Order: sequence, then structure tokens, then C-alpha cells
Amino acid sequence: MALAVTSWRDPPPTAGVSVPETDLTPQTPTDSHNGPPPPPQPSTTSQTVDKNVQHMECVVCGDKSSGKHYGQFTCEGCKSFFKRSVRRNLTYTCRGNRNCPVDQHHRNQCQYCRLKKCLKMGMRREGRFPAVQRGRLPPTQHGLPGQMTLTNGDTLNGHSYLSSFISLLLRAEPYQPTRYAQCMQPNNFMGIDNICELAARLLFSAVEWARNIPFFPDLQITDQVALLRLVWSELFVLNASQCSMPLHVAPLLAAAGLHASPMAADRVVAFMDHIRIFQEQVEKLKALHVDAAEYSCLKAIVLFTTDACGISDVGHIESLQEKSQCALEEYCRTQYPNQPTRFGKLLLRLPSLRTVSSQVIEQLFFVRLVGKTPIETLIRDMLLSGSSFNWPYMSLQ
Amino acid sequence: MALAVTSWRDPPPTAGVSVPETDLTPQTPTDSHNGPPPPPQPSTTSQTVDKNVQHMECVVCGDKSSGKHYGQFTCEGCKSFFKRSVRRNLTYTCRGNRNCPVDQHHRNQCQYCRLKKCLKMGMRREGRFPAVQRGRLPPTQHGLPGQMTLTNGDTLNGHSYLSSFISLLLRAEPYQPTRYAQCMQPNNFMGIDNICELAARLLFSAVEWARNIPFFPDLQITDQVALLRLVWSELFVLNASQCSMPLHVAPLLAAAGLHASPMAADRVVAFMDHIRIFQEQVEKLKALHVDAAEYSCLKAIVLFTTDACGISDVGHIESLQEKSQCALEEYCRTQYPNQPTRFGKLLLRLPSLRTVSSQVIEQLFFVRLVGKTPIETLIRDMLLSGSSFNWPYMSLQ
DNA sequence: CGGCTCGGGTCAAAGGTCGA
DNA sequence: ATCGACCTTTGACCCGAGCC
Repeated sequence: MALAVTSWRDPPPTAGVSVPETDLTPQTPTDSHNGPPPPPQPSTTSQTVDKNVQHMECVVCGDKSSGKHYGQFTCEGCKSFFKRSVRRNLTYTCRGNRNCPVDQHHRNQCQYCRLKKCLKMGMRREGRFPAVQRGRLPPTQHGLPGQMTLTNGDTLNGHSYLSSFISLLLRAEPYQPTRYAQCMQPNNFMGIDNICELAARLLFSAVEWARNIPFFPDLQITDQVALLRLVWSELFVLNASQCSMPLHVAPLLAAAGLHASPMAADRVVAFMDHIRIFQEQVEKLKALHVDAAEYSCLKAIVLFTTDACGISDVGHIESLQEKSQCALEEYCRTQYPNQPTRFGKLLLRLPSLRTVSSQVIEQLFFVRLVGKTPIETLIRDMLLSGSSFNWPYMSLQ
Repeated sequence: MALAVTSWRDPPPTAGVSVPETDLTPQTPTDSHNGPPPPPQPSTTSQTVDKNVQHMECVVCGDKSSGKHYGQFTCEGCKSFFKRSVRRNLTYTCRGNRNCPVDQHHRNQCQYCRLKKCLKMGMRREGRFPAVQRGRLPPTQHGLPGQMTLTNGDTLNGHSYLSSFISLLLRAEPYQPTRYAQCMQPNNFMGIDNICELAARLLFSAVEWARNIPFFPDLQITDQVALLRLVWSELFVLNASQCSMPLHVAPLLAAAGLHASPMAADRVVAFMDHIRIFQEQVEKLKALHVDAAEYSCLKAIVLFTTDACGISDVGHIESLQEKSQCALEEYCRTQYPNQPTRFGKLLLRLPSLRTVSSQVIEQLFFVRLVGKTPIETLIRDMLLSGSSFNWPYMSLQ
């Protein structure tokens, strides 16, 4: 498996251009193609037959529609495509002029244009039942053309600024780290090599993430290095927790010890103590059920610290941290309304994060991989060389 | 259209574990999930009378309730979910630790925990329309045992409760530490001896404060010692900042060095670095203009940490920290309404606090006073002897 | 007759799965 | 890895029995 940085993100690593949601005015299905009047009402029993037949075509690609999805009549394919895109905040790029044809046979040619058309035709993530739940209304009277009443919640559709900040943070996440943990869930043990490889991935993905979130790449490169040098271990713990990294003492001890001569007893004890601290922090994070958006915000808060020395513009970093914590606060308030202390609890995990010694992490997970090369050097190299970075002394398959 | 009930799948393919119905004692709706205060609770004027106005939120997930279903006020979703689960005798499994959050936005994350909470909150299948069918029911309380616990609206008058907690924290401050700083404000320099004496006072006052705040004295003495041993230096920095302790390099270096032979050059450099970190932290706190109530809350949050090892009741300490951060949040929100990020900013000072090395503080301020006696020993003695504590090797005035 | 409550049913549209 | 045919679950809304 290529840790060698092939494609971590879904779309090609070219500069992603997000599809502009705002300036797309939803069109009614009718004016888009050529369909007859919209009301798909199965209103009265009789002549519904032929009415039903139309509008059973996807407003995006013209394929057979399986019903309404995300606000419009679409086929299963466009429904799933839209779901994936929206759920994972995917961004696509168009290799052409952003006017690729989107129909049943060409819909997979260009994701960018497909998503653009989905939005243009009025597909919306919204909550459930965006419209008035018609289809049930009419039994008594269908006096008015039912299609107009459906746009109730559309006006406030736009995300708030903060949640779009979170989207950008999430989008920068390399691919689901969760995946890795699950594969060894059944058997809770994992080989040393696998553990170290996972660790390498986590470290690398932390740096890659930083390189892809908003604002961080705009910092001076010296500041970027300074920040990551200081906080890499905290990001590592957060990532380890998020992906449920297995943290069993035995293999970890082996990983730390095998490279050298047998460890002294007191050194083993000290290591076990540090491993315990690591485990504790991970457990506490898990107990909070931190979700992906929250992890991203926490990482941003951790990253934009002003504790690093030699930062050129402290005020700017401060404002970035403030923005991050503000986004997290809004997110917690809206997504976990029943947990008013959640935001505070999340922030209060951060002081403890620093109790996990970075030297110990280095010794545990990285000595086997990179020998004496200091992590700081690795991080600098990753930042400077970007995705062309190669691990020294080893190749991960 | 038939529902096409073909194969019913239990959520994950793992072996289903049925939710233990028996050992779940119904809880009252209010103490459902999170600790201290039910947040904005639109609890109307009357408290116990409960009327109909309140309880319009689902006791399971907090969503809008559509009335009573299966014995409790629930939303349509939880009603249907419970109905399906019970009707078909479905069993679920939890992928986590069976403590997943169940609220409006996450109720579909884990069926096991949702059903568990339904049962815990007192939903029962027995339903059967006529059961008692109250609603108009005569004031004579129906003798049905077990399900009558639903009424109470608010357990405690949430509003003044938190602020009175802050009052108690403030009242525990031994004496205004501010006073000491002011007297040397005009001349910004302070003698070494005075600095060390001030430091001793700060340490002593931190312990005294802890001994006088709510809940801390009720902890086991071993826990008290463990907590203070871990956090004394953080409390010290907070106190130092609050009283504007002078932190000029020259006298501090002198204080640290005079006791022994001339320091090596590199040791001096290292010390100056630590002093700089100390100064920076104090400056950042000052820049926030933290007020006395906020300092007290921050200290309580710092004190009630679960990072200390060997704590006998971690959950209790956690709840105390939660209460403290909750109080701080309410205070910030009401006292600084135009600084919505203030609460977060205050909490985010805490991780940095740990960057101030306690060894350095010890060396800087206490070596002259107590020689080799470890601070931890001092703290233990202070806690045990209370106000009759005497400083070794010296007397303060 | 009216109102109400609360079980029960319905089904559009969300979600997930997994071979291609 | 993404796609999409096919499946299950969800929950807003409806009905109606049984009560005031």
C-alpha cells in the first residue's frame, strides 16, 4: 500500500475548485428539459396513469427516476452521487470548460459538471422532507399547482461562514483513517510493523492535512515548520484516537525496545507509564464520542497555537485559533443541543493532550522506521517536499 | 404498496445482543444525560405543577414531542422507533461502549443506545390504549407504580445556582493577592526576598483557596494531595498573573542562582528561556483582562483535573470540572455578551499553562526559602496542617 | 355533536450495502 | 476507488378508538 503519497484526497490533487453553490438558482425541472407540467400528484385515481409516467425521469441526467431525492426527481445514480459528494464534502475539477454534457450516458464523464447540474436543478442536502411533504396533501383538494409551495426552507440554505470553514477543514482530511483501524478490529492485536506503519500514516496525514486546510499554507514556511514541530504529537494523539489505533502494551513495548539492546527494567516501567497516559487520553476522547468535524476543529485549534516561539505574526495565528474555536462552538451548540457543556469538555481535553510525551511517541512508533532521524526533521521535509516526500530508510511497501 | 418486508437485518452483521430491559431503572426526564443544569428549559412559571406547556420535548432525544407515547413524552421518531423495536423484538448492537449520545441529531447513530435510552426513560410497550388513559384523569394519582416519575420539571433553580457557585469560589480567596502587587507598582522592581515571599504567599493562598472552595474538602485527602501536587504550578501562574507579580529577569535569575555557585552559561540561557515562557503566559492572561470570577473558575477547572493518577473517583472529579466550566461559560455569556469567544479563549489559556515548568518555578522562587524540600511535600503539609502550617526554614513576617 | 389523547398504519425519502 | 441497483430504516402525517 502506498504510503508514498499517491492520492490521499479523492479528487486529483490539483487545485480543487469548489462548486459555487450560491449563484446557482434552482431551475424548475420543466424549464430545464422539456417536460410537461410538474405536478406529479397522483391526485385523483383516474388519469394519474399517464401523469405518473412523466416526471419519472431524472432532472439531472434524464435517466429513469426512482422518485424524489434531495428535493428533485432523480435516478438512483444521481441520488447516490449527490449523497456521496455532499456527505464527504467532495470537490471536483473540470478538465474542460465547465460545460460538459450531463446525460444518462455522459454523466460519469465529469464529476464537476454533474454536481454542478445537481445543484443547478435544485438538489439540496437539507434535512429530511424539505418540502411540504406533498403527495399526501391532495386527496381532498389539489386546487393549486402544488409545486410552488415546496420551497419553504430554501432561503436560508446557505451554510454559515463558520460551518463552511469546518467543511474546508474536513475536506483536507486525507482519506478516512477510520478505515485502518477497522480492519484489525476483529482481532485486537496488530503486528508491530503494522502499528508503526499506521503511525507513519498518521503523522504524514497530519502534515498533509495542515498543508491543505485554509490559511495554514499562506503562513510563512518557517512559521509552518515551527507550529508543526511544536504540535505534531498532539495532532498524532488526536488522529490516533480518531482512527481507534490499537494501543496494547505488549506490541508497543516491543516496538520501542526491539531496535536496541534489551531495555533496563526501570526504563520498561517508565515506558509503560507513558503508554498508560497515552491510552488514557485516547480513552477519554473516545468516551466523548468526538465526531469528525470536532476532531478537525480541535486539530485546527491545536495547530494554531501561539506557544511556538519565533512566530512572525502572533496576532494572525491568534485570530485563526479564535476562528477555529468559534467554529467548534457553533458546531457543538447546533449539533449537540442537549450537551451544553460539550464545547467546554472538548477544549478541556487539550491541556491533557500535552501530557503525552512527544519523545515517547517518537520512541514508540518511529524509531524502527527512521532510526535516529528526529521527527522534527521529518516534518520539515514533509512540509518542504509536499506529496513527493519519501520516508528515509524505508519504504512502506 | 406492500412494504416488501423481506429480510430484516440486524444492524451490524455481528451477533445481536438484546438490550437488557430489566436492569434499567427509569429515570426522570431531567437527569437524562448531561450533568448539571438543564440548559434553557422553557420551564414555565410554576415548577412542580408541570401542566402541559413543558414536556413538549422528547425525553429520549430532546426533539419536539408530539405527546405521550408508550408512557413518555416523545417525538414521532422515537415513538416509531420504539414501536418497531418492540413489535418485532429487534435487538441491536452498539459499536461503541454503550454510551453513545442520544439526541436529536445523533439518535440514528446507534440503535442500541437509542433503545436503551427509550427504556431507561420509562417507555413501555404495555401501552394498550385504555391503561389508564389519563389526560382528563381525576387528580387521584393512579396507583400504577413505576411510571409516575415523569413529572418534575426542574430539579433546581438552575440560574442562580451557578453564579452562587462562583460566589463560593470567590469567597474562598484568602486575601486579595492584588494588594501585594499594587504596592510595588510604582517602582517596578522588587527585592529578591520580597519576590520569594510573594511567591510563598501565592502558593500558600492557592492551597488555602482549594481548602475552602466547595466540594474539594470533601474529597479524600489522598485525592486532594494528588490533585494539588499535579496542578500547583498552574494555579501559581494564574495567581501570579492575577496579582501582577513582577517578573523581571534580573532579580529572578538572581533568586535562582544566588543560592548556589555561579551558574554555567548554558544553564543561565535555559533559565532565561523558561522565564520568558512564564512571562509570556502571564502577559497573555493580562491581555485578556481576566476578572476575579474568571480567575476563580479557571483555577477550579485546573484543580479538578482527571489527569492526576490514583484518583479514587474519577467521575466525581469530572463532574466538578464540568460544573466549573459550566459556571465560567454562563458567567462569560452573561457578563461579556459582546465577546462570544471569550469563554473559549479563557479555556485555551490552559494548555499553555502547562508549558511553564513546575521545576523552574520551584527553582526560581522556592529554593531560597525551603532549600531542598520538594514543593510536593510542602503542599501535603499545608493540606494536612491547615492554617497552622509553618514554613520550614523561615517565617513569613 | 365537539374536543382530546394516543396506539397504529402509511410511504416518501433518507440511509446503507456491495458486486460490477 | 467510484458507481448505482437494490435494500432497510426513518419519521411526518394520517386515521380512529376511546375518553371527557
